[in-house]
Amino acid sequence: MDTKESERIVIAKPVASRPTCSTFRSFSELLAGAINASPSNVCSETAVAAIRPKTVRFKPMVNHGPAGLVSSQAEISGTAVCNSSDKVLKLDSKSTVVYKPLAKLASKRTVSLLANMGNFNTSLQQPQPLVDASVQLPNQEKHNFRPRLSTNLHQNNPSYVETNRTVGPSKIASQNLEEDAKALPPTANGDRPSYDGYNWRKYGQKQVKGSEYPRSYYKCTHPNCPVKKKVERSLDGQIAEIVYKGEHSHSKPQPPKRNSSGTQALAIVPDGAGQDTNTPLWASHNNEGNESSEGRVENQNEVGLSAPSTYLGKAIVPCDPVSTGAINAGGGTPDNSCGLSGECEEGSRAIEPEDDEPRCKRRKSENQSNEAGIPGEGVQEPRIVVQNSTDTEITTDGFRWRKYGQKVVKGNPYPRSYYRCTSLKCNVRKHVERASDDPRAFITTYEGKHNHEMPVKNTNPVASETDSLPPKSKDKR
DNA sequence: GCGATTTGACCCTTG
DNA sequence: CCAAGGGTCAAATCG
Repeated sequence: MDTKESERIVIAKPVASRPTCSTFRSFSELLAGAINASPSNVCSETAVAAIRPKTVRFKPMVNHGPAGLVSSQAEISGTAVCNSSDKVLKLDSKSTVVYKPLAKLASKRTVSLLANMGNFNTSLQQPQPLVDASVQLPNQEKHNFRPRLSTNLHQNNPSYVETNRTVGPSKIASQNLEEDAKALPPTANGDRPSYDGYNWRKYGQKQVKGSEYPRSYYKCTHPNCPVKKKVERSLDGQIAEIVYKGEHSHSKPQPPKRNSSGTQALAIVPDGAGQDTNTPLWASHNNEGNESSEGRVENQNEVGLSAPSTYLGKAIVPCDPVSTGAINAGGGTPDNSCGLSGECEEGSRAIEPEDDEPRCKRRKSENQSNEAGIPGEGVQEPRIVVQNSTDTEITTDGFRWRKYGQKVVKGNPYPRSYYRCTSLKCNVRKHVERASDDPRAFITTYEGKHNHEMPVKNTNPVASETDSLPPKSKDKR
């Protein structure tokens, strides 16, 4: 993550200037190549968005043609090209909200497009290059491409979206992404499935002190389900962390299979992407079958993972989408993936800084999420590497940790890794594990407080802070 | 008209 | 006890 952040920063700078339509165009065009968006429209919309007040929601009109495009772009950008999206976001810079609508609008079409895109992606990697050039797009696509589409693809797709997020440096992006995600899928059903397979309803968003990005609060839409989750996005726009509270009193809802065609699946992706968590994609994919198991199994576990109210789980979702994909695919071997869970998280983070692996990292940077979680795919590797490489790792939380144990705990198929702060005086420990339900999500539980300063500044302030946060009582409620 | 999202305000917990 | 911050509520808005 850190590295990403650094990268991000770089990227962000460019952002400062508002992207011109041309940029979008290029981007859009690129996309268009795949899709059909009309760049011009996009631009116009973007501009509009900028002008409008934050809260203002775009009206359909805007959305319509252009919107679709725009959204498509945004998403696309997100998906394929992060850049454009990012730029856009940046442009608005503070009017993050504005974009949201776009995203929504776009969503539908986007979805379709994405679906297509997904195909493209798989088939093509082209988009990437484009994106990459400017920014690091989430190579996910690249990753995604991988041969296996079935699960992976699905995942991938989503991941794209998510990845996109990562790309986007600005808060806006994050928000947009979130919203996008929400927007997209949600409307249809009301509840939006997230990568974790549950349906969530956003009931609040707040700017938390430590981070630039807003924290979103979600409740499980299931009737009596007490589970809530907080989602924070990193600078990139990726989900920096997800904290679950409580346990689901129900099994995961089965993802609505979207009709049919693969496209749909893709479509889903976008949606998911947007969202908080990551993506819903899974649903489609899962449905399809391969992974289905995953979802199902996981369901049982329930997001809440740990203790209900008291328990707080933080899941760092490095790369949601990917991870998700991983999940599915990996379902099998969570461990490896990270070794993980904990490691993954950390690892992912750790990795970032290191960036040793070019490919992986890029992917991470791009996809981040991917790597994090998924064991199965190549993506994972990077993480592992990182982690493995060093005895002590600096995690996103900014502290150095030494792994002193790993164990499989009862309710979770994934091993829990135990870490101890390497600072002499510090007795803080933590254990990290993957959420049983959502392998992509890592749950980090801290014990004690650090009696020393953070040895290393996280590249990603946001993430670090949140992560670093000891298990506080945020949970309060 | 319904449902979801946004967002400001309020309440509660923590330091 | 106070202040700060986080979490939740609920009205407004929009699709």
